[in-house]
Amino acid sequence: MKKTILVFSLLIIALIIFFQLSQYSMVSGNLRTEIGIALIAIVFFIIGVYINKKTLHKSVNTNSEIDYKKIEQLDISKREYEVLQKIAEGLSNKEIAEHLFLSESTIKTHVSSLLVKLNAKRRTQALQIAKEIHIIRN
Amino acid sequence: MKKTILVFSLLIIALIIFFQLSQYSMVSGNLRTEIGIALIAIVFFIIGVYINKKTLHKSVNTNSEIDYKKIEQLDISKREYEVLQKIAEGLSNKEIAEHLFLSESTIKTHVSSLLVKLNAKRRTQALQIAKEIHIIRN
DNA sequence: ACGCAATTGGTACTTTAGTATGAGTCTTTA
DNA sequence: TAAAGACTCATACTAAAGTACCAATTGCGT
Repeated sequence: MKKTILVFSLLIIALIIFFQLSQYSMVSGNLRTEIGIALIAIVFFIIGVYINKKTLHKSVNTNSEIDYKKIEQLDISKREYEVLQKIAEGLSNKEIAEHLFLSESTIKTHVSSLLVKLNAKRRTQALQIAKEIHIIRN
Repeated sequence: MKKTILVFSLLIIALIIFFQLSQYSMVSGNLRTEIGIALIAIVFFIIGVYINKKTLHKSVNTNSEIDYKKIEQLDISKREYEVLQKIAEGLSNKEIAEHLFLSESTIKTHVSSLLVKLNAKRRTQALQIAKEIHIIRN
């Protein structure tokens, strides 16, 4: 993407130079004006690309970005959320316990309360719901 | 690629128009020059936005599309894939059995072979792997 | 027609997951 | 400082999930 923009810019500049050269004979002294106009065009082009990247990133991320408000609303604590993320990675309770330096029973406690808060019956359903409400990344 | 060429052509046309405008406006006064510059700025801005939207769209779709070749490569059968999808919906084996009008033991058989083929130890891990290799939608 | 892979299903068993309950520690806040 | 909420952990269960084998049926291609 960056390469595309760069190449475009370079080509535009080349074109401008070409026009510049051809116009030397036709119109006498507007070189600076036209370079200015060209610069404006390039700048606005880049601005357009940049703005769109930002806004699209937002809308794209709306699907993959995390709705922290929802997490609060559901009263999910930090630890519970960490466990949820580990579940999403496909880890077992025992493995999660090892990752977080906790006992397996603690993980079970967290998982159980997660299931209640997410209104799920199983961890897989919890994942599906969590994705649906944008609490975890896809 | 075709889009790139199209956009490129548009850019060149826009450039030509803009030079044309600048040449005319040199003769006939400052007001039109400024309008011309503004138009050029807007046109290039729009082109920038357009290009970025197209390219980003592509990359987004790449992430959410299913790699059917991979499914074949992994030797995953139709039924197994159906079961995988149901797992992704967060259903239990019993629920999957009801959805597909099969017995729970059949589902277990399918799940087991899925786990082997996906090299997973648990259904949650199978989901994570399946997403990673673009076998199921996010 | 024969063989092969896919599909289905069962039994028996082990391993995870999940529930219920109780309890101790720690931090924050009224 | 006392109450509240978050975090931790344990025990004792029940319920799913997953494994290992075996076996019957079906469809498809040679």
